[in-house]
Amino acid sequence: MGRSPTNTKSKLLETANDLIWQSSYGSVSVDDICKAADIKKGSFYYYFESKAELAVATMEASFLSYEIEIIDIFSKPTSPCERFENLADFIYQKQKQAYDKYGRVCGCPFASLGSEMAGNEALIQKKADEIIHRQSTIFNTTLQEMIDCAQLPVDTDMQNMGAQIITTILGQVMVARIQNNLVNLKNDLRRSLFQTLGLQIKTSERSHQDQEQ
Amino acid sequence: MGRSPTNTKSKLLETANDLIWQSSYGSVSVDDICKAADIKKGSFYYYFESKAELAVATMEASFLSYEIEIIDIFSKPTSPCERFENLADFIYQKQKQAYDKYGRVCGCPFASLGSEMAGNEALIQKKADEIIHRQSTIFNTTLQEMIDCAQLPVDTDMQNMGAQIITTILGQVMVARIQNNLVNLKNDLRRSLFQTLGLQIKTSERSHQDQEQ
DNA sequence: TATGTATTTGACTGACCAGTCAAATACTTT
DNA sequence: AAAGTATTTGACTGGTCAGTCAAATACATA
Repeated sequence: MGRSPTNTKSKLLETANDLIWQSSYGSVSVDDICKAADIKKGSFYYYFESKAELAVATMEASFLSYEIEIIDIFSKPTSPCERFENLADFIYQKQKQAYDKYGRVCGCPFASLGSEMAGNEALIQKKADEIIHRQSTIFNTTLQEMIDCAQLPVDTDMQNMGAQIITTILGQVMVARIQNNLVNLKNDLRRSLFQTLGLQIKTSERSHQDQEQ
Repeated sequence: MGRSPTNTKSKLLETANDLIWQSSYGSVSVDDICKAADIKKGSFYYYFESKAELAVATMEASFLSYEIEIIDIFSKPTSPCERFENLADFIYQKQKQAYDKYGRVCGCPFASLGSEMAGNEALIQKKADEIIHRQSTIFNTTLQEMIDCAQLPVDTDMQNMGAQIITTILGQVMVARIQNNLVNLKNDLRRSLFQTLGLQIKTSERSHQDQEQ
């Protein structure tokens, strides 16, 4: 009995993600999202209790697909260093794709939204915090490998190291958004990650001055 | 002829800075600011052409006083390392004060606002970008000293190094805001800065695990 | 005290905001 | 085809938004 499920909800989630990522939570209205998704506002409130709840659901849905890709990188039979290199490249590519699609550097959707609404919407703040934590734990097994093969000191606080890696990435990505420029992200992210991990980098990769967007 | 200047404009700037720093640009209305400053909206638009223009003026005014303190730290006759240590402590203290005053971790007002509005208000994005740049140049003379005394390689790209220092700070401060927690900022900022500078840190200062807000 | 200007006020727009709801519709099952 | 439920719709609310403006007021000068 009843009707089959439709794609209305996921369409709202995707549209909201697109719009909020480009601009911000405060600059995008429920009407904007509905209009862009070609869905009436009554339907919106059939699926979501509030704008804030939609934002949280959007973060979760978006992170779920992002998480899969990160886990994939860190499950490959490559060396720990290569994994972090791949992570840096992956992040740059994601930003590049968004740049090509939206015409501007978009930054990290979770951190931007989390930072914006941390002071007003506890649920959004909590979700952003949770996502940071979930992402940092993905590194654990790889960090353990690095400890095992003496690339990291045995007394390394893995939880803290994971948090530092995330922090390094988020700093670079946020500054790229503010500057609307991907050059530094492209040139410095790998190096910053290695530095955070306390690893030496091949000298051939230390050039600072590539000129390209 | 005419009337003496009043403090209305600066009161609006301070109030706006307070409110936006705590929450966000989008969550604070012109009415909110006027109400908190006990100034009528007509007066607001006597001094500012728009809400966005106020935000830019707020950023400039706020950075001017912040800049003085940073320049002071980097003009003291201390060693380069001590200066960066003092910078880390200063940033933590600022966040602690804001925490005590507003009841939450507030983050970096320039970066939060810049990131929030980068996609919507070009003037705000431009001002945030400018502030990042101005702040990073403050480090130049100190970085040069470090090169001169061989604490940094002679081929160091100072502009890039300055940008990396800012990025490191902004990452940590933003994550502290999202987590609404100053512990990691307190424990890790010094170390992260030293790592960004490529310096070794005294082992006595490497403890990760202080437990205190 | 009179004049001129800088500043302040409050009442006002029209658009937009998040959120509501009863009714209409679509589809699945029997 | 009838019954029942999931979904969609559009019209609605009351409040808030950024921004406007003519009139009132304060003050410095002459």
